[in-house]
Amino acid sequence: MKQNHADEAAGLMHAGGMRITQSRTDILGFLIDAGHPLSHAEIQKAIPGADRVTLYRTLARFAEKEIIHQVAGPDGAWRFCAHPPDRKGCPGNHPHFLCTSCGEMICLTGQNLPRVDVPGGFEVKGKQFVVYGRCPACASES
Amino acid sequence: MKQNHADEAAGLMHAGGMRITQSRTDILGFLIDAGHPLSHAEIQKAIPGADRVTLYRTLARFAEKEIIHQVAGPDGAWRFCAHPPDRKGCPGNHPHFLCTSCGEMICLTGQNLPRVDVPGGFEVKGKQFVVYGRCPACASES
DNA sequence: GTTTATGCAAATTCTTTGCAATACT
DNA sequence: AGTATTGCAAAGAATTTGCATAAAC
Repeated sequence: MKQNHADEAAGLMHAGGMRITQSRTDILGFLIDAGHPLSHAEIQKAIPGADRVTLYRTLARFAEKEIIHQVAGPDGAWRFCAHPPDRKGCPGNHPHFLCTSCGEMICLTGQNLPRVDVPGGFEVKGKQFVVYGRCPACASES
Repeated sequence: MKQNHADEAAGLMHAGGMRITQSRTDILGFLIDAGHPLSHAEIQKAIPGADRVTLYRTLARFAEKEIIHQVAGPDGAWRFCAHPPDRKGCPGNHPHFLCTSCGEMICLTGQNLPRVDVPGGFEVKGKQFVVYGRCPACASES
């Protein structure tokens, strides 16, 4: 991972009032590096050293501190997305695309989520919009 | 369940080229009856006679035949929604609301999903828009 | 009568919990 | 030094598979 990403990771963890450890730096740095939402399995595969349990706990803790956000894909699997200051509100403010073939998810930045009208009495806390299909790489394969 | 829903269920199964059995009629009839997406757990609780495994297989088969559709909520759990002819394209054509307190999901019919611009080369097959928060019943409780 | 679906048992996989050892501040 | 985090083991859920029995066509 790039050094600035490790630094950025450390800064975010510090701001969240959590200890800066090796695994956390690895995981968060990797997520920032990737720049798009990744599943638990993808992260685990990419960071062989990380213990499965630690990864569960670390991701939950990051999410709790709102250092990362999670998006549930139409495939039922969570994706975790680092949330650096310059992309504030990542999952809540733009749609995502999930490739049902390779499983990769990308952020469709540059467009906002539309307003949704809910019946009276409903309290809206957030929204997720996931578009799915095939990414260019997978579409050109078949 | 209402008789007409059992009949409608039978018709859908027949059209899908699958055998009309008791459990299938119970499950599909119940989903049509409910009129909104339900999780595996909710269906199981509502139909005590149904075997867990049969339910998994039945839902998968219905989904395969596109008799029902599934929506993944921001809570990571699938909801299954019957898809009667008069509500064609159910999950793909309107947003859903998930109450993060009681877990109930409802269809926000009457509004369409917006177009999403995807970069060139992406093939869009469908989309899911889930809004979450609290339903009126849960919001008034706290 | 032939084929498909069910229901039980058991195997997998996914996720969470407990706790002693370790690392951070 | 004191406290939060890790890593392992093991518990608990969720999901899938195999196969003999039963039900549909």
